[in-house]
Amino acid sequence: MKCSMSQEGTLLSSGHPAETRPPDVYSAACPTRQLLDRVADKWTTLVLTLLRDEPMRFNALRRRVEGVSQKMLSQTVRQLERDGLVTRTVTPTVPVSVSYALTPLGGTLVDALQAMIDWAEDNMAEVSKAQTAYDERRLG
Amino acid sequence: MKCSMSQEGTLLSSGHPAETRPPDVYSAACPTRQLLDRVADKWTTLVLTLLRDEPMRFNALRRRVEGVSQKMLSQTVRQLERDGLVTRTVTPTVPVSVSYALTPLGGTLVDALQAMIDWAEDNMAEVSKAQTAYDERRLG
DNA sequence: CAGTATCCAGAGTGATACTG
DNA sequence: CAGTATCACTCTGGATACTG
Repeated sequence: MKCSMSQEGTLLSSGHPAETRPPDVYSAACPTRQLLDRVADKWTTLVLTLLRDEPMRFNALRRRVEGVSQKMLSQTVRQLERDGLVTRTVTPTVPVSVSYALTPLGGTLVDALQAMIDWAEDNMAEVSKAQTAYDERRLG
Repeated sequence: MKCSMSQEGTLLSSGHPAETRPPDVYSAACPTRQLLDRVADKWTTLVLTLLRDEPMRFNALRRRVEGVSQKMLSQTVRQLERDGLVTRTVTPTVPVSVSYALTPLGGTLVDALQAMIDWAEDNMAEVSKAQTAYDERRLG
């Protein structure tokens, strides 16, 4: 995929006026990059992978995603709904209940994200070892 | 590595009981979650995928990753080196030159990240459509 | 060239209180 | 239950200047 824009120039430092480069993911204004920023969000990843298994209600998500605030979860699910990645279903029970579920589009994204999580689970130990080695080299 | 998937009973919002129970990815204190946070970082993703193709020098990366500041790039590559994902090679030329390259461990991570980028490139259009539809539903 | 140090504006986030 | 609104605060991250 190719983005066809040139850079905005507004956010660049003074010394380098806009240069013409093949525009791709690494360009700031590319929509793909914007999407990547969103997708790489911490809560987004966790919420989406939770919903892979089953639809969940708001407070169920909140309990499961430890450390998320009401505000951030609310923000996250609204964003996901806007992006067409999850559906929001309101059931008019006595206290209203709201359920969130993956859309097919969201499902395809979860697969990519899961690869990332799997990597983290598989390689955490090795990374920790590298960190320790690095720190000892610096301090010792 | 897999953190235990036990459901946490006590969810104190303010505390950081890092050493009590082994939680899963969705728990705040799990090392896997910490790693995921790092990996999901914006610049990390871009730098790592750039290095997949070839080793690059500092300013080459800087030019390529549009919008990154010197400070953030410096921070990012140092972190990546500490995590054992990239190597930092100093060549004592006249002005010193520093080259960064992926380690084998870093290479395995890039594959997972690339899946995420591919998804973004493939589905950007559909997401944009969903966003527009959502916004029109709200305003119209 | 490849950084480090400093300053500081503002986005992101949590706590709290309130609503349907 | 499922949010929204408001405020206070942290902490990222950009701009700038300096160093080896």
